[in-house]
Amino acid sequence: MDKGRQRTTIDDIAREAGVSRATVSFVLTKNPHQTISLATREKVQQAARRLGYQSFAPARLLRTGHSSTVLLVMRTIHIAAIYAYLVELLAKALNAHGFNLLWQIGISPDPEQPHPASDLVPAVVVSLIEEPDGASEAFLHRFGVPVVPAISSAPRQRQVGSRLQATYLFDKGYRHLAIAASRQSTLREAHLEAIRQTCSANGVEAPVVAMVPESRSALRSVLTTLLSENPSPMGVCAIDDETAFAILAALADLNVPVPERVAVIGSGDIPLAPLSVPALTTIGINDPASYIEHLVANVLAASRGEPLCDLELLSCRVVVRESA
Amino acid sequence: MDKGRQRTTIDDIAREAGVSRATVSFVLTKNPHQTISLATREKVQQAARRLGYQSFAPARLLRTGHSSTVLLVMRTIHIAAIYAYLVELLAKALNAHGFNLLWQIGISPDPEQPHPASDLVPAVVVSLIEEPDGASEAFLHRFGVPVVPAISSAPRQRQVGSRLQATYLFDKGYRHLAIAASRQSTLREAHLEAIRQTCSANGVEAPVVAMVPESRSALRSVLTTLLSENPSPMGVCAIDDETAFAILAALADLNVPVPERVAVIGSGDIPLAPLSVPALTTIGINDPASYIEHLVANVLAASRGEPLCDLELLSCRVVVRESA
DNA sequence: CTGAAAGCGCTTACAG
DNA sequence: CTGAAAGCGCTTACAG
Repeated sequence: MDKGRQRTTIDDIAREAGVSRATVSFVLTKNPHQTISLATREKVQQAARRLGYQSFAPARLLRTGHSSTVLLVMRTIHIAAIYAYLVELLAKALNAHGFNLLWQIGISPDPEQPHPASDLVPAVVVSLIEEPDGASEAFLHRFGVPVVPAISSAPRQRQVGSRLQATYLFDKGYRHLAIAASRQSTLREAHLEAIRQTCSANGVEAPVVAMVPESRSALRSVLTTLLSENPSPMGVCAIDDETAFAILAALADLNVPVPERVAVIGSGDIPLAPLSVPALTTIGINDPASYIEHLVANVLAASRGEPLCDLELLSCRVVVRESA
Repeated sequence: MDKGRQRTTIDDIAREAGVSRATVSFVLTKNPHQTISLATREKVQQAARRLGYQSFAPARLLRTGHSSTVLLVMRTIHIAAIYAYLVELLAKALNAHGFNLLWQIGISPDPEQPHPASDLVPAVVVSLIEEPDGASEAFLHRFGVPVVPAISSAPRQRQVGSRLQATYLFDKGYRHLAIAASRQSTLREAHLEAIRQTCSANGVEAPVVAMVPESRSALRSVLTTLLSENPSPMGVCAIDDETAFAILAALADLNVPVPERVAVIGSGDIPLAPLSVPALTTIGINDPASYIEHLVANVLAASRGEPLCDLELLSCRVVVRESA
């Protein structure tokens, strides 16, 4: 507020309240060994309020070494769309435990560069990086604080959903599966692998793999070819809901009956999922609350230097709508 | 990395390199009054690297008072979806100027509560709060650092896009407009107002207002009624792309020809916009790069205590696809 | 060209 | 029940 960069310090309060610096600190930190008289406490608190005192974080952190910040790190903001709901839950839950959640988006791959977020000393770093590699690991550990993964080994996690997609389609009677992924999906391999395995485990022919191009018209061509080569009803396992949307849009353009001729199942259950044409059947998280509970438990453990529990694989379920 | 919470300090390096603490600091801060011999510098830098030294932020901040963190504050993560692209640009641009962008999601309305993010001393706070009120202003100012708004007075900004929607539909020949908003949209009033004004300025009857319910089937009923009451071609101005998606989905369910019978125009140009059925015509930002440039200039000014320039209204344009 | 010293604002044993 | 003092790790005038 003050332009004149004049920070209100604990000394100002001490002077104002007519007590020593130490007494002020004792009162304000609500130290449990509270041996300060009520009258003094009130005096101090009033002075603090009057002067609009906020303790200066760097000084406090330097002295105590205790941070109450949890930093959530992800590669790009786009991942947030999927986890948005979970992140809000996480932030609330951590708040209840006295921690505050901050985000960092994008990681600097260059270990020689000054570390971004270097002004921050988090208590714990939570990693929402889907496919950790050496560089990202190094980045995370440069904070010098415990790192908690938010998604259990991502490829394995990915495969839980992929398998669910395939088995759902089998149950619905589809014997010909296609896999749809866009070029950018980092988890493509895990997805392909899981669907392939599920096919072979069910004695079904190997799935065809369709690359989804950026443009809707290009996608129409891809699908036209795919359909002409595969005359029976097909089930498409899209790597994410966005890809599923693209496919549904192109199928609508081509007047292909969904799900009769082609069934499409997505993954993620994004907020828009009920609004595709037809409404998207997709994979959603089964029990967000319990997932967050586990994650928070791990963050708290890490903040105390205790060992982490294995983050369980998120349990998933098929959210049945109309596209499959 | 080290479990044994033993922080490597500047003293360790001094000892390792056989010089004084001050010399180490001079070398490491790359002080421009560099009067240290090359040999000494190398010795120090090697020692620092060998010991994996990272300066301890609280100590540095306490001493210098200079933070290089910019904190972006928003109410909910959902807003991020719209601005995702801009936020990534902002983060990159700030990095180029030596600042690091961190996010805080959700604001604590209670001024008596300990301030969240209180471990952080940002240089500047950037506010992505669409409709600031007293509580949010107070929250932002409790950091005690300059606050830069990221969106120029939101209602006015909102109206730029709304007017564009209406005039585009007029140009296309639609004389009957409807306004579609969901209950949660905080900027509804500004949207309604802008469309109404544009209608009256164009000598067109007042727009009808349609509340978009959560459920797709409920929306079908709303639209059925709306269409039976308005037999001529209608243009629908949706408050955001999500709402536009809902309307397009319901219209598809009802087999209503779009845009012949009903044209729909969204706002936001979200990544999925090209994938609605039919592809969504919507309002997009005209020149993100120049917007970010202005915003960054303001952040830099604020960090130096200089006055801010008025953030210009984002210039918008109609992204023409097929729904209108 | 390098080192000894002060001090940023806070907390917390330790005396009194 | 309260105060004087040390010290967290760093930077930067200031001597030498």
